[in-house]
Amino acid sequence: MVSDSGEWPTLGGMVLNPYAKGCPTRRILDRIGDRWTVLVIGALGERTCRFSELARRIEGVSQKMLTQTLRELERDGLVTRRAYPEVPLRVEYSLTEAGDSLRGPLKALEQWSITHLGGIMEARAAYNDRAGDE
Amino acid sequence: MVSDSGEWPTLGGMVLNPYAKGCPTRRILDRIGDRWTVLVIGALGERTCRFSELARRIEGVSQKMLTQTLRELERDGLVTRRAYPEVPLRVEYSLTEAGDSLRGPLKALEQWSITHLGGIMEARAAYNDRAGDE
DNA sequence: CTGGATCCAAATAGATACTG
DNA sequence: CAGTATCTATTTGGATCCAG
Repeated sequence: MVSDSGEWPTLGGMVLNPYAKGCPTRRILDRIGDRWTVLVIGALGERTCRFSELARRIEGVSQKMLTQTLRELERDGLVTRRAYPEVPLRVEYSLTEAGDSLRGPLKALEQWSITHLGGIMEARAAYNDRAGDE
Repeated sequence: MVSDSGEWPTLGGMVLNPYAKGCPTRRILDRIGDRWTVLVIGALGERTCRFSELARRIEGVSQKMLTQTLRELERDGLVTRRAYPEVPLRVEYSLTEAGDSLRGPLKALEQWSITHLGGIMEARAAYNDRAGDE
């Protein structure tokens, strides 16, 4: 692909070539690529969670980032937000069908990371050694 | 997982729990998640490319970002750099075996994006409409 | 408890100029 | 051609304070 001229999938006449500048698939990939989305999807994949539970489970996420990530996922139809007007307030998040369908690909990526982590760390060490030489 | 207490894969005694703060798999995922890595891997997956060819094919990437992405991939052992001391200089990049093994998972993600793009764009429109209401 | 709003520090990306 | 170096604009993220 890339420049195999014109064999890209289309959506309503629009060509979806990720290598092209304004392509919507790029924005999707960008979104997936942020630090927290993957972890939120992973956590919600196990079960519905309320806000504070997510914050606890995903170590290091700030309230701001968690809120922001959840809003974006909600906006994209990957996560459902349900608020219970109790006191104190309770809000539960869960994956939509589309959100759930993303788990497989993400899991594959996570699996890849785990499998190749050792090799990557060795490669880095070797690279740094070489840099030290010259 | 997440907090299913202790069923994470390990590497040399180190527990690989992506939800934990300092976990190496997080850094790997972070790297993969940047804007250009996915596109560079995709482009090199087709065939070996020289620098300028990559720059042309990946629309919108600056020279700086392309260089930086390639260095990181090289450092991690996912891409091989081969320089031919000609004039003008020629440098060719290709995927290593590890780099090639990443194509599958990334392709799955790209496929997911294409499949769900329509739904996501509808969800966004609906979300914005709702925001307009209240 | 769940988040919105704000301020500020830090990381990141683009543009530009220059080199082997 | 294939970068490096530098400067700046933009984005991002964390901390904090406040409110339903």
